[in-house]
Amino acid sequence: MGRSPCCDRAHTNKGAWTKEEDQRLIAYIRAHGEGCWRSLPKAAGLLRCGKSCRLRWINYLRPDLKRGNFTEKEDELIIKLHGLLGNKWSLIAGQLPGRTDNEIKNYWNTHIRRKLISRGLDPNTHRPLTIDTQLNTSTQPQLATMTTEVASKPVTDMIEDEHSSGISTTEDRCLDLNLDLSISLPNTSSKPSTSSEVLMPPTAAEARTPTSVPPYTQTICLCYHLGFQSSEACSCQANSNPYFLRFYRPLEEGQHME
DNA sequence: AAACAATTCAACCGCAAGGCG
DNA sequence: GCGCCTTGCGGTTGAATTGTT
Repeated sequence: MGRSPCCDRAHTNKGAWTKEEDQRLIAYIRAHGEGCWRSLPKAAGLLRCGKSCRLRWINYLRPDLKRGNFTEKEDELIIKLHGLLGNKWSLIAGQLPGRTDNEIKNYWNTHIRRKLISRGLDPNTHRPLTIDTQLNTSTQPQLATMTTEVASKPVTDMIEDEHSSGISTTEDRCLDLNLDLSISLPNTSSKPSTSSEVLMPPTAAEARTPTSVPPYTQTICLCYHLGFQSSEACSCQANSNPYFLRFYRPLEEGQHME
């Protein structure tokens, strides 16, 4: 019973890759390109399962991988993105050229978690530890906010809020964005929030009666929301409908964030 | 120098999503 | 619509490395 194994375990190697295996894999992908991982091992003469080959290539052998320590900028970007996306490592990696999801996940667990804790923030919720323990709450943060059909307020308002409130630190920003609002209908108020103001989810009545936002899906440009200029980090632009922004695309090779 | 503890990170595992017949 | 297959993702493991006693 149960699922069949992804490969014939009796005839596959496991554990660390040898140099020879690496060379075979690199040579094969250079000649034939990526793809069809299931059949690749046999074709390349490797006693590995396809999954293992894919992982080895993506996380270690790919020529465009950036090696070395994470920079302070990368740290902060990961923190911001994690605050918005949660443990969506592949999405986070998509914003960090040359970094892999596995690398970022490991880095998060070994370095950034501690960094946030030392700042007095809960690494799961990005909220102050003390408040979090009193109010809390879910540990799965903010992706729902970004991908649910309706955000709490128009993106333009949120950006405006951020800029006008003079937020400068990541901690402030995390608080001010009310990142765990999750599923809610538009907040009709355009009153800018301040960093000292406690943002509350809309009441049930408010949630049922959107007044200023049309009832179609609202999609958010993540790059823009993070404060990047659209021409720098992505190609997102507002279309004719002010409530409908295209979702982000990953950075191109050589693009910069600042 | 040796033993032990802590940390790092490559690799594995199981599951879910998506494509296809 | 259904089932099978492949791929990709996130959580976890464990060997290797580094630090401490």
